[in-house]
Amino acid sequence: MGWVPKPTVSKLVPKVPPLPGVPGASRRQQYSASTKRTLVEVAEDLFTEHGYANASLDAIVAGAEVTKGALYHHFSGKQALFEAVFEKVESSTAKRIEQEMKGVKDPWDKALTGLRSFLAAVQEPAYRRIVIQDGPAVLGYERYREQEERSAFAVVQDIVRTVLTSGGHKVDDDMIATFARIFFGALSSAGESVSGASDAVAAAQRVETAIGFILTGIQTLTDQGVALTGDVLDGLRHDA
Amino acid sequence: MGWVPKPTVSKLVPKVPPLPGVPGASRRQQYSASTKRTLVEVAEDLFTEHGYANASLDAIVAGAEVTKGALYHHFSGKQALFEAVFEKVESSTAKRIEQEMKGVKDPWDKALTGLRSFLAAVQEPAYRRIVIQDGPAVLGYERYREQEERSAFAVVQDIVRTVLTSGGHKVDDDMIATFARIFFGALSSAGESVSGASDAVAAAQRVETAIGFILTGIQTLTDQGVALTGDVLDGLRHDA
DNA sequence: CGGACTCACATACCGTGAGTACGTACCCAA
DNA sequence: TTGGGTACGTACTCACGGTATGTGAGTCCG
Repeated sequence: MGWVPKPTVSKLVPKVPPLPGVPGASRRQQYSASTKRTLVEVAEDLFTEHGYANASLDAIVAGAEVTKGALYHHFSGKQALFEAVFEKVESSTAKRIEQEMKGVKDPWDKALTGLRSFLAAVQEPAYRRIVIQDGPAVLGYERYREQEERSAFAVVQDIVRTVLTSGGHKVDDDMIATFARIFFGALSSAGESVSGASDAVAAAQRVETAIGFILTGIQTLTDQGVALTGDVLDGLRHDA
Repeated sequence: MGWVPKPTVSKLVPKVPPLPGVPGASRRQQYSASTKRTLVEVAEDLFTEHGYANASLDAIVAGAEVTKGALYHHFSGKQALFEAVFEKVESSTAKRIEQEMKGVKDPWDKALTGLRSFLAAVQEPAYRRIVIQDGPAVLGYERYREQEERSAFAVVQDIVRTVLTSGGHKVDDDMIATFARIFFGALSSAGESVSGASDAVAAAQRVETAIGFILTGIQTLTDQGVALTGDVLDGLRHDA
């Protein structure tokens, strides 16, 4: 219908100067990057609080004080926005875990340190909700996996590699990847069990004990020179 | 507004007699139960194929040859329908796993049998998509957990208990639950890694080896009389 | 056996929210 | 100065979950 365009108030001038941005970028580019960051930050909050499905784009753009036009200028859709949030949360978490493991040298000790960091991270609402809970369902397991592959999972895989080869064994990469995936799943579940518990501290203690028990078992085997082959299954039978 | 009711064709008479249902129920109750079953079955297919979010109620009721009125008569909403599907898939899976573990006596051997059954189950599209992928996001972790608690997870917990106490140790229930949760997460991830692999058989082999390795380590420790306490962590340091 | 009542749906409608088409203001380069 | 492109804003569509209400067959009771 005949629609008379109303003069739009200039929203291009943010209330706050957009953080000392990249110096090589023009003013417009800095403003643009600023609104994009804001969008992602607001989305992170709302996705965390209400979950992906119950966080509406209207609420997000309102929180960022822009409109859907801006959102769809920067992202192809809701899922793409989620992906950006996902990547931010995951990479920052992985970076922090790596940081905390920096100084530790002994591989087993390093594993324990990493475990504690991961347990702490997995209790944060953002990581819990966005990465663990909604991540697989929203991105699909395929994309979810390739995102993980180069962040939190990479850390776990690295630890697993050093631990498994610490006995001087040769372990092929597929096997390490499998082991890492198993451990990653175990850690995620462990994190859930901790954050869902009434007494988080005691729960975390139990998790550390359990994982420690498993690690000790592995360590004992590698010390004994037991190799990671199909043969290990034979040793399990008829001796209980 | 003034609306003239059109005569509705009787949909109460299904094309097929509703399977020799419960004899003690009236004809009406049997028909009703039949459409409810149909609804759940169709929903299971569509949820599996397109995922929860992309499976519309319109498509489901069309597939079941009813209308939304029928759906909302039997279920309070889409989520409740999903919950029914979830419960069906999960309980039937758990039942089958238990069945396959029936004959085995040796606890370690039993664990391996259960592992193989679980790996098979977790590769089925319905279980994968509905229980593993969409389950946590749709139901929320709380409900998801209490649903699991009395089916697939219960099986894992039972195995874990017999394995951990096979050395004659006393292990308190919280610890067993923690261990079981860790293992359940490990197995879920393992299943994903199998079903996502290009060579599923080889991947399953690797998973069995890895889990077997872990189990062997645990077995070795329990044989040595190592208890599940926080002390195990001390043994990990400075001996690599 | 027949009328009242209830159950198991069908129909039409609404609100919400993701996505889109299009217009416009502002910045920057030439 | 001006043309063009970028960075949005505005108004809209459409799909989908959910609801209000109607209706006729089944059931029960006298």
